[in-house]
Amino acid sequence: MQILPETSEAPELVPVADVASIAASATPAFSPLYQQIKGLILGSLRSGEWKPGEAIPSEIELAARFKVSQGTVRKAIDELAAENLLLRRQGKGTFVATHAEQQVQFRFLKLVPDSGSRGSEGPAQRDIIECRRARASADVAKALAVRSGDTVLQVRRVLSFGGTPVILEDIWLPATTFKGLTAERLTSYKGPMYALFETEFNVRMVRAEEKIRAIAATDTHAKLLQVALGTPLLSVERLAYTYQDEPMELRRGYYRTDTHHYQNDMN
Amino acid sequence: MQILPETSEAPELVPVADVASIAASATPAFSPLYQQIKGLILGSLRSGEWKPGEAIPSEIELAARFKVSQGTVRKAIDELAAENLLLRRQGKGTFVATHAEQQVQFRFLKLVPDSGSRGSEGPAQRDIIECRRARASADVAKALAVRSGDTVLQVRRVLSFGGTPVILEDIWLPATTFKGLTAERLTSYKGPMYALFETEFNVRMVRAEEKIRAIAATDTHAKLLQVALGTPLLSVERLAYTYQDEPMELRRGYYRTDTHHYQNDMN
DNA sequence: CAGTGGTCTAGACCACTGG
DNA sequence: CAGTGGTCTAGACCACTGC
Repeated sequence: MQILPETSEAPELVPVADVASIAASATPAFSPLYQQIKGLILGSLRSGEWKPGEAIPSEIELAARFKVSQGTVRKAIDELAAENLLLRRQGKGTFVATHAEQQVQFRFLKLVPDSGSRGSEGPAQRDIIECRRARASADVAKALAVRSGDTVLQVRRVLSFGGTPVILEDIWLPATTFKGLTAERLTSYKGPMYALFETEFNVRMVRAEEKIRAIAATDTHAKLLQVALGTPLLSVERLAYTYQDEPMELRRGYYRTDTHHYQNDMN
Repeated sequence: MQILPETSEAPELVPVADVASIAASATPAFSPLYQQIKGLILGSLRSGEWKPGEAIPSEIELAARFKVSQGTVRKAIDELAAENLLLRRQGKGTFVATHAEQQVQFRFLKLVPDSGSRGSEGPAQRDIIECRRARASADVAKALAVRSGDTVLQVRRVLSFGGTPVILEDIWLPATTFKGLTAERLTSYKGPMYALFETEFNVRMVRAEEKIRAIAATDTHAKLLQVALGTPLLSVERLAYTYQDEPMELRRGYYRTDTHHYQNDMN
């Protein structure tokens, strides 16, 4: 036995694979040590032990805490960094990723101006049209994994660039998690909405799926986006997830694509 | 000095960073060994030393060839595998990725049926409308990095699912690289077009950028996709690159989104 | 069984950051 | 200068594949 370093919890890590377990099961479900470490780090992220923007303990500290080598911790962190959950900065440390950083600002907004990159047009003007409590319809409830009829917050906003409205968004959030969110708060907050979610509601969006279609502008679209009825628009339905594949936001966006386009880079 | 193993070229690999180089330049442009190894492997892929679908030498062999440790080769291969250029298979070896495999079949086609996953609708029917030689217009030439007026191959085809036309595509290819491509060859080939490019023209598509807009169907769109004039369609302009960021294909797709949608997953 | 990639370790040294 | 992440090595052992 050894003397335990500082905090003394370390739930018996074993490279799950011995004769017994292999004999017992057809699929031994072998899990490498670094995957278990990754799970433990994920747990700490999820529980809020380390908050977005903060530094996590150094590799050496984590290696001591989990009683594995630095290389094993390193591989776990490598994967979490590749998934954009952590951010490594040489010489400084490893940090919990946040939507408040300039670099990762538009990770989920793929609409860019046709000429020039983002920012060439100045910051977006954001107008909250409404923010109200409502009952989840069947499809909204299904997407958010809540019961049909449960209370949800519904936000409608318009984003404009250079004075021209380009994006209309309807956003649905589970009311229990986002209790206290108001139009005023949304309006006064400077910075990405997902950054506000992190600081005010302890919700970090980690992953998103988008389904894109072409539709014709309805009366509502036409009025709010200042286009003719029937104008083709991009319909972008986004489902955003927090840690643990938990759906936390449904967002239906309607994009004008006369001066902007949806940019998707595939590697 | 050591005795060289088998083939005896290994162009002096050095972890570029000594006192002299640091003193000489403000940006020493330090390049880790594994990055140099990665570059050498990339060179062999590009030159065709190992072809799509083939196995590359084992990590131990490569380590001997480059006179570095297995771990260093491993890190280089890891990155190439992450970029989908190589495919690791435990117990078997490391293989050059190919568009002919089932797993990576639809890496660049993000249109999926609204309900059910891909394949639930059976294979696509592919009709080549035309395949002809033409002069590159200004925008096509710019995209493909050829001179305006250079000869390009232009292909138009329609993809149908369950008898319904869903995708209309116009494709432009530099004629010099794709000499001999005909409508007959495209029609007779079973499998992804990019797989044909690999086997017949030694061109492997590695990366692609797509710009997506919503447009109204023109006469041509309406006729070929069997929709009403003015129907909103997804316009998908794809620029596909081979190794070394060389643009090799421009593709303008027009997607019906009444039964399908463009699916984009962001991690 | 040999050969492949995958994991884990321990240690040395380098590059970068900030006090 | 100390502390962080980043690179590189050498060696041991494990899991998977196919003969």
